Amino acid sequence: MIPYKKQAYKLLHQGAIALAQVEGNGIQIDTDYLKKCIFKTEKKIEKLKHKLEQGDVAKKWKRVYGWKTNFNSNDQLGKILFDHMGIEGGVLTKSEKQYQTDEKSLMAVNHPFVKRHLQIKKLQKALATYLKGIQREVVDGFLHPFFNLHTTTTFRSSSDSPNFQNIPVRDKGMGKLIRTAFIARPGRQLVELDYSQLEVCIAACYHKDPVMIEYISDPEKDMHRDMAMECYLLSAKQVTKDSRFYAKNCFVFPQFYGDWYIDCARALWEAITTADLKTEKGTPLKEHLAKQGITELGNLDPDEKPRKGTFERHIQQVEKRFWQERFPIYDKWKKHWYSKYLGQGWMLTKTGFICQGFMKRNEVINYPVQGSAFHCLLWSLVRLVKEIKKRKMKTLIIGQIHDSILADVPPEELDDFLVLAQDVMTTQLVKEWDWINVPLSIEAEVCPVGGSWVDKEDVEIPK
DNA sequence: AAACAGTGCGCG
DNA sequence: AAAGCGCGCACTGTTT
Repeated sequence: MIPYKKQAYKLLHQGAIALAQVEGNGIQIDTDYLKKCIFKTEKKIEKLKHKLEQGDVAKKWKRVYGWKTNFNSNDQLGKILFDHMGIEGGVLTKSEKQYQTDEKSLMAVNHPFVKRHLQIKKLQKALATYLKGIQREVVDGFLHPFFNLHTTTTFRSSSDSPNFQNIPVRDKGMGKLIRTAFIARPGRQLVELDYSQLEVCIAACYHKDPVMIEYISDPEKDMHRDMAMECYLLSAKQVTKDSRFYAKNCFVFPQFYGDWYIDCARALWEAITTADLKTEKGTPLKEHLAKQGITELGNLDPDEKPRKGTFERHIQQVEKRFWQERFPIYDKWKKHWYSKYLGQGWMLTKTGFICQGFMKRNEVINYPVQGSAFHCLLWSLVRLVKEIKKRKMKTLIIGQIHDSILADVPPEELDDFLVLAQDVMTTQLVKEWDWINVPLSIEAEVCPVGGSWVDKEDVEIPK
């Protein structure tokens, strides 16, 4: 992909300058905490490793591998579990060179040794990639991650040394361990501004599906709740926060990215057990589905027509209705956009970039959306950096994560900054780019003075 | 010693 | 016919 329109070139040029300033500003790190945390985590890992090595499985492992024994080796782990211990259900990786030993596969093994092994692996990830990775890059108490505009195929950004765009947050324990190290400058506070469902909005700018635009524009409507109702056969009242969450992440988003019913059905079905999904009155969803004639998952065999009464068949029908009845215009756009690419071998994004070369169908559908969504953030960041300078504010932009901005703000500037950011990111941006045909909105999170990045809390943006 | 492929895992 | 997109980083094990 190369910048094509003059506007596209200009955006990257100004973006590079603004991001260089962001890099220069840097993020303050609580180096004392970091040091102590590394020490503690190392001790914890040592203890767990010691316990692990006492057990029978470890002894067997040492007998088999002798001096080559390496408890970090996934290849060895797989062979010990599935070949030497005879545990059933080992699955080979795509290249068939070793067994799959990712967290999900191993959870299915359900063995105390494996549980401890996973726990150690998680802590080692936290220690090696994050705690030590951050410490290695700190200079005079500040971290200066790079933000690149020249590395990705979609013309999103990337970040490295360290990567600021994948700091743990979903796992609460891990999030706390790492994010406690990220602090604001003395007497100031961290502020994070996120676009709400930016990629969904930008996709709508391409396909212009009126039903989707309605979902985005009407705060009363809720796409993920509606799909939870369909996937799990619930009434609006019966949908819980959890069932909505899994409908969103196992069906809606995967469908937007080009997934298909087989994998969606598997994920939705597994979620019922692993997340203990129930109706609002507490009926387990498997029981609830059984009452409506769905008693099993099905074989999930692509070459086989799904049988009646299987969840697989149900989701196949949900998928069909999703594209043919709920979002037919979106569906048509996908087909048209792809066939246009097949005809000419390239495509032009809303932000003026050309994507060219060999691309798979799902890539053709996704690249323009992903790129343009990030360009909304980049344009806003450029404008914000300029406005802050013009107004002689002390606020500093210190990072960016695809659809969000992190700033280090003095409390006396907080309200002004929130108002300014909202104006730039929603009103000014939409004014600048007339192809944006849906309202954009942002959410703000603020950390207390003296707190750290873990302590962020939602705040209302003043009018 | 350096480079490479493969696997896994963190984020949007 | 294919079957979810984009990244960076650590680590194993092999090849150069």
